[in-house]
Amino acid sequence: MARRNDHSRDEIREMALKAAETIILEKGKDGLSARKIAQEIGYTVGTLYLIFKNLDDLILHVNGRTLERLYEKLSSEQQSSSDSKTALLQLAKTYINFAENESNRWKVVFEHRAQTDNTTPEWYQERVGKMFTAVETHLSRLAPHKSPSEIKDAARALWGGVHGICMLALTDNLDITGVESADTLTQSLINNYLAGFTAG
Amino acid sequence: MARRNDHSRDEIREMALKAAETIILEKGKDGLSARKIAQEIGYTVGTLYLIFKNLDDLILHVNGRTLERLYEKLSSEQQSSSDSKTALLQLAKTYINFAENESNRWKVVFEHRAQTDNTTPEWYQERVGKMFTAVETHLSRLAPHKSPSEIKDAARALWGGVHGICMLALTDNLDITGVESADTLTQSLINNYLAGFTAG
DNA sequence: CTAATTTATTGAACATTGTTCAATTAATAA
DNA sequence: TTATTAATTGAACAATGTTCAATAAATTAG
Repeated sequence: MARRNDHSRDEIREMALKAAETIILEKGKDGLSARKIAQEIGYTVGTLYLIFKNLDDLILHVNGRTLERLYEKLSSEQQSSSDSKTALLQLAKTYINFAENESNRWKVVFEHRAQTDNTTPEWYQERVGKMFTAVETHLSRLAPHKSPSEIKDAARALWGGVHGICMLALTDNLDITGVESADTLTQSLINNYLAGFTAG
Repeated sequence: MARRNDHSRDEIREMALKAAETIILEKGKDGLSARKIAQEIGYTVGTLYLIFKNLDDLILHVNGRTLERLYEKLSSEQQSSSDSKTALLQLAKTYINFAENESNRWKVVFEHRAQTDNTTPEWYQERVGKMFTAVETHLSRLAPHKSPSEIKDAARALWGGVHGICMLALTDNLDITGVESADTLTQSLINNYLAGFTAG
């Protein structure tokens, strides 16, 4: 039983998020419960509700951290290497690799329903937006003549596509065997898309 | 209170699935519960468990019907019209239109976790596979020189892409305003992809 | 037509869930 | 040492999925 002032609010917060991340990774969203998190960190349910509005709020923060972690991976890719096309292909591999390694965590990002007030907080939307920045960078290098809004749209079309293949593969909805198929298919998607995009 | 033999097993089954579909459409997956379905059809929870293994099983059948309904829509598209490229663009519009109209039902198809034994039944996998047939038909017309396995992969790459954009739009993860953006983005994805695919 | 048998349907019971908040207990101030 | 403050608890509530002995309606036998 934790004693008063054993941990600061922020420490408890961090412990709770870490515990939740572990549970989700191992058992998926259905394995998660407020009481399990509490038990894991040596506090009781009540304490969690002093720090998070509710369990949805807690999960939203877990998801925010998942996005952040993927962003780190994507943006730390060495830009130096060769051409932008290769870089984009590599970004997709990193993306898929991340989604596979942390598949339960990644799925929760999309399983989690919107808040009751139906608005995602601004800090979360920002992290979503950041997911496309690396893609935009390379696309604008490949097609310097395109306008910023064309680049923005293209990044969302292409990366939405990569995401779709990845998710279908994770959820076993591709009607195809093997997980490496996601890699092959995204490479094909990117190659063909770029052919049209850079020509147009 | 329903009396014995008021309805056959199949009738109760159909009533339960219809009720579940309505609840999901209106309130989403979280609004669904065994007791609500039972109350809606005038039976009690116990009866549902005589017909379905459990609630997951029931939802799996709802999802199967959702896939079937989309398949009907996609395959009834008049093939006669113009070229295959136009047909593919139209297929995407139908797909997105369906996903938006029945967004809660469509989301459940992907929110729903795999069974505990982790295997999706064969009848379900079949319906998943059918989602790609119309796409394959048009792709093979556009690129007659490609092998069947190339066509199969291309259909999954392209349609996975369409799906990704669609889902990101539905779940508000595109960092872009307006739902019509899904339409614009998929059209761009298809046009550019085909440019590369038919050339390569 | 009644009694015995079968079986469709019930609903109470159980464990578990999210969430709240008066009660408690430890730290701090007086 | 006592009084005050506030961090933490955990019992309580409503709702969930699931089970299965009990019930009651239909069917069959006598």
